[in-house]
Amino acid sequence: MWFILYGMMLDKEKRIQEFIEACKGMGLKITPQRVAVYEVLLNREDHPTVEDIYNEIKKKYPFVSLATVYRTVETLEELGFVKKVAYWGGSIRYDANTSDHHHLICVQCGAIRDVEFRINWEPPERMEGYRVLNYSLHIYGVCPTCQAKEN
Amino acid sequence: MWFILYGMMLDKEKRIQEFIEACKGMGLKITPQRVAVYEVLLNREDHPTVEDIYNEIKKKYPFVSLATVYRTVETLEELGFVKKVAYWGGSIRYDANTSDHHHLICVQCGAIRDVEFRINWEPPERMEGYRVLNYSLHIYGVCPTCQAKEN
DNA sequence: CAGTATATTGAAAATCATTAGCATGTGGTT
DNA sequence: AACCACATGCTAATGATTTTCAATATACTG
Repeated sequence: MWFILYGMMLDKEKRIQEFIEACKGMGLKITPQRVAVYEVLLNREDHPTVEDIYNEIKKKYPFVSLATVYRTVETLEELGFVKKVAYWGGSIRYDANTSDHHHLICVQCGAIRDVEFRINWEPPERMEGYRVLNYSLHIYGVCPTCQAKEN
Repeated sequence: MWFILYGMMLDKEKRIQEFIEACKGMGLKITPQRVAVYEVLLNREDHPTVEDIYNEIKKKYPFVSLATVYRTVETLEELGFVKKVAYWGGSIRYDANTSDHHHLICVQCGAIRDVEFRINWEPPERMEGYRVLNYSLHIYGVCPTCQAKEN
């Protein structure tokens, strides 16, 4: 197992380096706040809200403010390091997994998980006049935790 | 063309009747507000927010209040006459098209259109412990209007 | 390595979307 | 027509996000 964990660690380090490079490229300053936000997102498998990120960051870096987390997450999205995940209601959720994947969404509690599988469909370049960029399959259902509560 | 328009009109009338029946069945009262909200949703091809619905209703029925539109839209969703549409940020959007279809979403302005086509994929009953209910393909791109602004 | 310009931050206030509380009004039933 | 429970309108409350602005820290320059 050690090589997997080691590989993941390297991968995260690499991504943080890429983020730092991207900031430099855009003339953005490298601040501990920016790095901390991206670090938290890279270490989470779920899809935290800004509030979630803020709460986790405060443990390690109590100096970071909520407004900064909002701003940083926005920056990360513009640079393509995280994606917003669609969900009706509640807060926006963020995902540092920018590879192609789909989402499993709990209609009760809003929990969102990534699922990796391929569908046999490729988006056309254009559709109804839209210039197509990407797509994602949203699968709605009831998560195990909420199923357990159903009684 | 007359027969298509006439058919659509009948269809909308029929849906309103179905809604009225459904309300009776659930012991809900038939109020002009409830009917007005569903009427607006049936007449729109786009995916209005609650605010949008409210503004349109006020023209014809100035007595309706915003809180009631929120409540009614919730009722319509519970009875299965409209669906919420996922979108990151801004307001929740509603869709009176409850048939299987997918969504084309503009990443610039948030405009959402229905697109009807089939993908060669059927959801499994269960997935990662979730009890699967339904799914929808979200295709992100830039709408014609926003493309026109790009210069 | 200090000095400086400027982007970034924290804190609080402002804004926007949505929900809740409560007094009043109305649909549907007798 | 009268009654009663549910629905509505208004307003205040809540929650999420954005903005403002003074204070601060980064990265550049000499």
